[in-house]
Amino acid sequence: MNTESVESRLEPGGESLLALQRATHATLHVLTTELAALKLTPSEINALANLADGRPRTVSELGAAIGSKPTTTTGVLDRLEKRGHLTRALKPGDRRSVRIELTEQGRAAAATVREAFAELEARALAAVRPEDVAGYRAVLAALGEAAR
Amino acid sequence: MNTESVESRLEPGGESLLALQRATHATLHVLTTELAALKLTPSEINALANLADGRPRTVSELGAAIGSKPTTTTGVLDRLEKRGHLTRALKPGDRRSVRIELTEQGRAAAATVREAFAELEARALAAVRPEDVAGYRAVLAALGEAAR
DNA sequence: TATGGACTATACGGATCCGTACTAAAATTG
DNA sequence: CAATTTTAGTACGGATCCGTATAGTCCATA
Repeated sequence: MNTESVESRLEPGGESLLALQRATHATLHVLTTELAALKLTPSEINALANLADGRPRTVSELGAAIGSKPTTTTGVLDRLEKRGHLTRALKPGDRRSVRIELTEQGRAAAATVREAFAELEARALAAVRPEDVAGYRAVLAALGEAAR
Repeated sequence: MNTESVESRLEPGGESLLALQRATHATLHVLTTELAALKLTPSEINALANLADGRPRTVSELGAAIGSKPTTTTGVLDRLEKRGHLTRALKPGDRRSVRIELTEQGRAAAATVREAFAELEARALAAVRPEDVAGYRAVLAALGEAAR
């Protein structure tokens, strides 16, 4: 309640979120063109980046990580599986779940993706102070917390 | 060259970008469901949020702001125009450009969107320190700078 | 061990996104 | 001022995204 006090004349409101959207689109676009040789869509890049650590995951886990609905995640996995980047298998303990694991080829692609991520990130973070990065992480965590 | 030195055991690399993606999806999803009554897609919400200040813009300007390609932006504007949220007119000085302006109804919808943005933002930022927010903005600016 | 409820993933279809190709208008060049 | 180049926006088609509906599996309860 009391909206007016929130929107002071200094702060139009929502600017932080608008900046968030812009930065996401800009970085994802750059990575897509930078990784054009791999012929991956932004979602696929995102999926590989998350799987890069080699730990197997279920569809739900990956979907939550890349911020896609289960139906979307299935489609992304379909394409990555068809290209030989990963395998799907029933999870031993729970036959409802599917265990997603990178193939050798998938690990190579994921490593390339991960390197591009790290490179862009390093290039950007070199220009700011460590305490700014800490603040950045704190705000992202708070946004994630507030969005539920 | 020399991949090993980049991926130190402490920092997997790219974590900041992965967190960025997650936060963007999470917040946009929450706003979409919160504004379900307006029947708007994420892109349309983003467009209205950017136009909310009432300042007319061209298609390119808006596209850059919401991080969409020109062809995508045209489609978004088609839908918003059809619903009476905005008008398209030739720009006086440059007849290649199109001047986009919110209608009365569009301004009302944009105000609602903007309020939802501000509310979510305020809820999240209340949990962090002001200097964290400053760092957040600094990092986003640096990411935008590095992505070009 | 049945039965009902919750959870995991997918098939399907409609809406959205964007690359290619195009038209029109402005800016530049000679 | 004509020819060329650059820029703004759009039409079209294919790929992607995701809501609804569905099949299979686990779990709790009696």
